[in-house]
Amino acid sequence: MKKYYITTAIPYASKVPHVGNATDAVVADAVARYHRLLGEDVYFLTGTDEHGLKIQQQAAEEGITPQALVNNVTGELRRIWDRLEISYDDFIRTTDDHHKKTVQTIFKKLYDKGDIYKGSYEGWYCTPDESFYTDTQAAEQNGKRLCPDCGRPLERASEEAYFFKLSLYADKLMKHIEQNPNFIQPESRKNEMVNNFLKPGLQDLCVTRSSFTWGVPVEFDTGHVMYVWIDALSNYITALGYSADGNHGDLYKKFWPCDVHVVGKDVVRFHAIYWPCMLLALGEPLYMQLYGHGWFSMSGGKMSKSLGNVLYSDELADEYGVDGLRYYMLRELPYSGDGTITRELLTARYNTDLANDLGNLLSRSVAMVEKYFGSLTTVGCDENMQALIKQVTASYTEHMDTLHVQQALTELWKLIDRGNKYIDETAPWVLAKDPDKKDQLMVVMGTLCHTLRVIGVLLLPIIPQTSAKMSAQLGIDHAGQTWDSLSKPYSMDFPVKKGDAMFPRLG
RNA sequence: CGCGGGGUGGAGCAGUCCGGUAGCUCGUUGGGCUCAUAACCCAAAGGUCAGAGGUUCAAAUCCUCUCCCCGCAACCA
Repeated sequence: MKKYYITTAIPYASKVPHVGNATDAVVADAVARYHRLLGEDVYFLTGTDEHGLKIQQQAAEEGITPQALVNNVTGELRRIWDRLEISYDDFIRTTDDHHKKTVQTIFKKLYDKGDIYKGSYEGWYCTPDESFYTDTQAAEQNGKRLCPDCGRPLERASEEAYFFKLSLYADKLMKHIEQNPNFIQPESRKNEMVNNFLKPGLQDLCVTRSSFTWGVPVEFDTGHVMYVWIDALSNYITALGYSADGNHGDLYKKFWPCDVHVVGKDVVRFHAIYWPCMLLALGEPLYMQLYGHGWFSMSGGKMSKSLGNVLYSDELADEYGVDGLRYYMLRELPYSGDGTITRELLTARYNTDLANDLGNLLSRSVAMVEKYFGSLTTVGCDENMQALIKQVTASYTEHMDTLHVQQALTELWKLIDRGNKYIDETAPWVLAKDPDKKDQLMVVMGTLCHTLRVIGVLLLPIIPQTSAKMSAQLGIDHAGQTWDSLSKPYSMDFPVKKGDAMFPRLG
């Protein structure tokens, strides 16, 4: 059986995520469900990044331990992910014992190999905040360097730290990127990485800190904890049971290398450069593909707390349903580039695509089957519709295979539109008045039921709850809605039954 | 000269690589239907494709320049 390993980036557990933070998870979930639908052996990993200065500071502010803080935030995040039907197989936390232990062995291995060395890190230091800032972060204003956080003056300072020799692997990585055009997607992101970072040359990466304590300790040098890079990025292999001594767990043997890392554009650099260099240093195969998706912004600009335009998944799921929200995100996020999310647009998509097109097609079809036949045994399907189903399924597959979920949905909706038009063309209510045309009417109804059943299968990765509701109304056993079933004709398992509107129109 | 993306009917987008009647969704207007969630179907109006110059028989599409918007810019989770 073909394996498929997919991951999301692990969000930083310092505060409750907004809807934009769920983009990774929703996109990756749709892709994971799609591959499961194809019958592949899928492993879908997500989790949280729980170390670092910010969490330590945040916890201090709230008067709780860092562990208590991340327990709260991760608990909340997981509840939201579950509500959004994110079908992860494992949820890793960087505070998991197993993860911490493995990360320490990874660090040690790289140190012993000489890829990590001790040096000193220099930057602008804010004494009260105990944090370092870079030249660009602490930009000069009126000849002074001020702390971007608290506004107090900064001092030039240095601390001992460990560095990872990124430069050792730059050429190899560059070659790999050239030889594997799909390694970093979309292409604009790849260009950004190559032009901005790889071509100018890589500096060694500072991988530890001694100015805070909330992190995985460096075993052999107390006083140093690992900075985010090695700790967070290695989650993709520690979760599978990677072992620095080569005695990997079964999951690792089976699923690594990763088929696709789904991440936001903000962390592409870390995944496109640091992470492959780490893998090269460890002597492990590189992941197959990195997909850096865009962000959802509000009509005005990007979501930010200070602008007060932040949208939360819970609110939106209350208003539009989980499937309404999932559908919107998957339908509106372009493959490359950013999307926009506002209540106006959500309402428009919901009403047009889900209520008018999909919901209404099911509703009118099922109503007619009930009204004209009570139950439907004989089944036929219009040839033209059959041909369109084939065509749409093919392009849907092509787009889903390449993570173009938006395009896959555009294709799928062609089938839904065609269904509505088909009803108009065949005018079943006219056929129903003529007893001689009963057979013809039955073919029309059969065509509609079959088409809807196919739509239900293709919607499984996108809006799973809706797909199940469709099965119930169409009188078919939902468990039978498999990829293989696409080639089979519609047949009823129990009576067709009109239910409540799946997507009641919003005002 | 830092890098990348973008400027196409009222709104949001596709088309630009490989030049040849400017396409989609929403909205607007008119018509049809009555199975359905005032939903569905048909038709129409509406764009000199940011601006200027060039190449060409022909440019949204290629070349040059200008203007405007956005993201990123190395230790920021």
